[in-house]
Amino acid sequence: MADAQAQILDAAEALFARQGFAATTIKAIGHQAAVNPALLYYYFPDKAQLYHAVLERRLATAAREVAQKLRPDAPAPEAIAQAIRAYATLMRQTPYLPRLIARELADHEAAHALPLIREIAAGLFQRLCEVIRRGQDRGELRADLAPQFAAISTIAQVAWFFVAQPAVSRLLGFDGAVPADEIERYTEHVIRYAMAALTPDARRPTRARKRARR
Amino acid sequence: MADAQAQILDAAEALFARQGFAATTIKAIGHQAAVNPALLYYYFPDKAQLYHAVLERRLATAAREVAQKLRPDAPAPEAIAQAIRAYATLMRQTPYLPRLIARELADHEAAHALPLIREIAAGLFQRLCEVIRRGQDRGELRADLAPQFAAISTIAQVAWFFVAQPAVSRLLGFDGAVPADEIERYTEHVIRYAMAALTPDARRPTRARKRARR
DNA sequence: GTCTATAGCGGGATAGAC
DNA sequence: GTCTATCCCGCTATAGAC
Repeated sequence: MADAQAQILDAAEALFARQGFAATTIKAIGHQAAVNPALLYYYFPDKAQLYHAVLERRLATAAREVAQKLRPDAPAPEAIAQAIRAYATLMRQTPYLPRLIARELADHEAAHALPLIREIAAGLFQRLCEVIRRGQDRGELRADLAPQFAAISTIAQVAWFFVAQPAVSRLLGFDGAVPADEIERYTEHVIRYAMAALTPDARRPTRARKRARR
Repeated sequence: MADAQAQILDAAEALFARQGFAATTIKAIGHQAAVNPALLYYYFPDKAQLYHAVLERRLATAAREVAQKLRPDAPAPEAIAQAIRAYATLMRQTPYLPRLIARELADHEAAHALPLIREIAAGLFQRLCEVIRRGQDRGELRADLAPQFAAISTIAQVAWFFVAQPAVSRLLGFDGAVPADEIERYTEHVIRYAMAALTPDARRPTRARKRARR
């Protein structure tokens, strides 16, 4: 058995992700962690800070992994494809992360969300926008899409899939969670879909293509 | 002043959407509705059924509006563009709907979600898949994308934008909500992005194109 | 239909034994 | 470090006056 603190964090993570902060009781966390509920107060000052600890444990490492793939100097299509893969892998390996993030966004009106989350979201987003903008300048990507919107469209496909996972799973005809190989297939689909949307089409000369021809 | 029942439903909708079911108290709803909290129990049997009433009031009409646009016999690109517009308009006019739906998906593990939600989600999704499948058969859409995945990618772009609205708004540089004209611009962007992803590319002959040439 | 008062329960958090 | 016992508060829901 791992040490109690880790047990508690794991249990809390699962419950906060599935039910939200308010609906999750200290007693339920203790039960799920197979630990005496009063013990939570030995490791954490109160429920709110336990929640923050849960988020921080995941986020710090997670953000770095995705950001690494977004190199503005690399060819944009490759960089974006790699980032999508990294993001999907992360979400698959950390199954509760998407819902934790989604709750943070929905519950706290963003203004009161953890500063850590705000920073990470803004950092990754700016970075992706930058990659897209450079790709457009080089003619690798269509120039008639607003970079911010293109970034949102691309992120949304992965983010929504994982956030709505329970429902998506049913819609795809599975009973419990979506099987790992299906997630991988979806990830590769997103890359194809996003690439088709983002790269210039021979039939539709874009400003970037004209620029590239000079 | 509208009748008390409507006041209560409006207040409950706003609070459930922003904070979730568990974090919303009867007293807060009464306060927000400018109504005595005990009065809620005159109109609704308990908190859970008030919540259901909130959802049902919105969902019944909402689903029909979007489904109407998804005519499998119409040209797929037009049908999809219309559906995206209808969906976005609906979400814009019913600002709390996206978060209510997202919470329903995240909280209830889909299996225990309101049957009404399950039906609507499944119905709309099947319908969109059907439109895509027919479009592929007619050569209007790329045939190398799985229809279910293509449907998820397309829906996700709009759904995520609205669910993550508070955060998205900040990322786009706005302070409060995203202004209406920016939402409209994003909607048109999604249509362009989705169309580029879904329609065949001259450089990349697809099975559907070959089929269409016969 | 609307309000006051309150019952009754379950939650977060603490004291203190071991 | 872990457990028992318990306090106190705020919540849902009801009884009953008006």
